[in-house]
Amino acid sequence: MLLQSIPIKVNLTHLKESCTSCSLHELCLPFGMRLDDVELLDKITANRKCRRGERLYHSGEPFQSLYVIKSGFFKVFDLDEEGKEKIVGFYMPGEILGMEAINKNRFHYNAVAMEDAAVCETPFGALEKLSHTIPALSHQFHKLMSREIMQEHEHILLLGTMRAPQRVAAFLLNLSRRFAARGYSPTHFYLRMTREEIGNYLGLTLETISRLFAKFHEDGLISVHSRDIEIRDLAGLQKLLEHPA
Amino acid sequence: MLLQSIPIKVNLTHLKESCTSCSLHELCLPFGMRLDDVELLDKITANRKCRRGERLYHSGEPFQSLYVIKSGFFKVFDLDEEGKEKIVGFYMPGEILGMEAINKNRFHYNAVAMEDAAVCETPFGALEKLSHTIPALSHQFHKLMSREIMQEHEHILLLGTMRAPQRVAAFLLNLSRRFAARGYSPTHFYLRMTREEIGNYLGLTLETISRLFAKFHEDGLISVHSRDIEIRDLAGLQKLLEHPA
DNA sequence: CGATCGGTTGAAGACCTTCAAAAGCAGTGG
DNA sequence: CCACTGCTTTTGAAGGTCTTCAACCGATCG
Repeated sequence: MLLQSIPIKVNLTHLKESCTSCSLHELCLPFGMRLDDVELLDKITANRKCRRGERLYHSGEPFQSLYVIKSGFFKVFDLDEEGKEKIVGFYMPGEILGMEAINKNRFHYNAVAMEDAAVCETPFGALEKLSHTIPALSHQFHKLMSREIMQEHEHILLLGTMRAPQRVAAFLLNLSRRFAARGYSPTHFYLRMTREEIGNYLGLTLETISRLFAKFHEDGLISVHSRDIEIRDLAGLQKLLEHPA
Repeated sequence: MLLQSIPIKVNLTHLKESCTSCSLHELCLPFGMRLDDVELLDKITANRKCRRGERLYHSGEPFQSLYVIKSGFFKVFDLDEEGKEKIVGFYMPGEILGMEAINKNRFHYNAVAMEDAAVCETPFGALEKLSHTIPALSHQFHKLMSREIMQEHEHILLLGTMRAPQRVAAFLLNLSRRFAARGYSPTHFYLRMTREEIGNYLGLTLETISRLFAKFHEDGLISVHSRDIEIRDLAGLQKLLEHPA
């Protein structure tokens, strides 16, 4: 019953807009740039759509462009010898895909859209060239790469030091914070990923995720109906992180 | 007995050398730059020494400079509310410290020298300015940030998907590869960190590390004498990663 | 309408942690 | 030089957390 109440805000009418009018402006590359410079950035970016399940790039593929997500969710994963997925991250609008590929000029992971999505494709060579003449662009790009490093450090800490309930709580709080930063409700959202994918990402099994969602529900921390999540006690979830109950 | 046979190569005579003659050239920022440009980079970097146990930077401290390690090992860690260390990484010569601080202009972690060390201190503002006129510098810097992101993705996969024996094997192989890239023996090295620090980093306890070192020793994969490690069967260790025995 | 996929729930057991004791080693000061 | 102290490491035994295995349910889809 709750599914209908949470529109998945893929605003396709905005897809042809320029960076200058993009709602993700503040999170993205143009942040801090002069308007005429933003137009230069606009010129080198192309729009691309991705259907649910479609691959944006493959592991091993030569690296040409970075992708900034305009709408939709992506998962980034590795495939082991046996073809099993190992998820390294979930990405949402305003976040950049492909930064780990700069080093070897080749993608090392796979990025797949978890729902119909739109991205800005920005050729990396052109971006670097442009950034030499626009200090604000260069600086913002460095900040975004730095943010990625920070976020991964946090996930390393999660995996390295937290027990299962803390991991799940941290995961929900992380989603909450990122939704909030994008103007969505921090307490009521729809999960784009399966229990298995969450478990994979958190170093747990799908059964553990299911059990902990049920327990959090019982404890009044959240309300779960399949993939619809409502956080009922944000402070309680946060407390869980500090005091490994 | 083996300790003496492994000189810890902290070549202090090189400390005052310029980037142009630095042995880490290939791993570091100047890679791919013209000689006269390297001299410009040289001008903005300062040398700094760190005694064993000394803090290079604190969490919360304003971010001014990146640090490139010339000699010595560093650990980077967070402190939780109770003051317990949570290690996010070990860094060795040629690697850059502080990149996660660019985003918020403030350090988020602590970096401590695990043995007497020397670093190049490079003011980030000056580095950005310089990189606008030296495309090779800009590009190499992007590659190094990208490498950091890649390495963290790998560690996330390690923590998220591997059992204890695989984690320890992967840790040893990772050190081996990084030592090799710096001209040291890939099969015989001295651990700068305690069992507790290794466990902390790998999401395990010090006892588990100790037990697995003993088991690997019994199985003929390695030879351990306190912190002196000799890898006796590199292929065997690698096989362990693929087939979670 | 059977098949498939995602999710829930229970029971058994593996893996790793926790607790504990003791030995090794390094540095310090008498 | 040796004893003392503190830190690191080893090793054993017990216990907990999470996984594995398995059965079942509901929704979706050709």
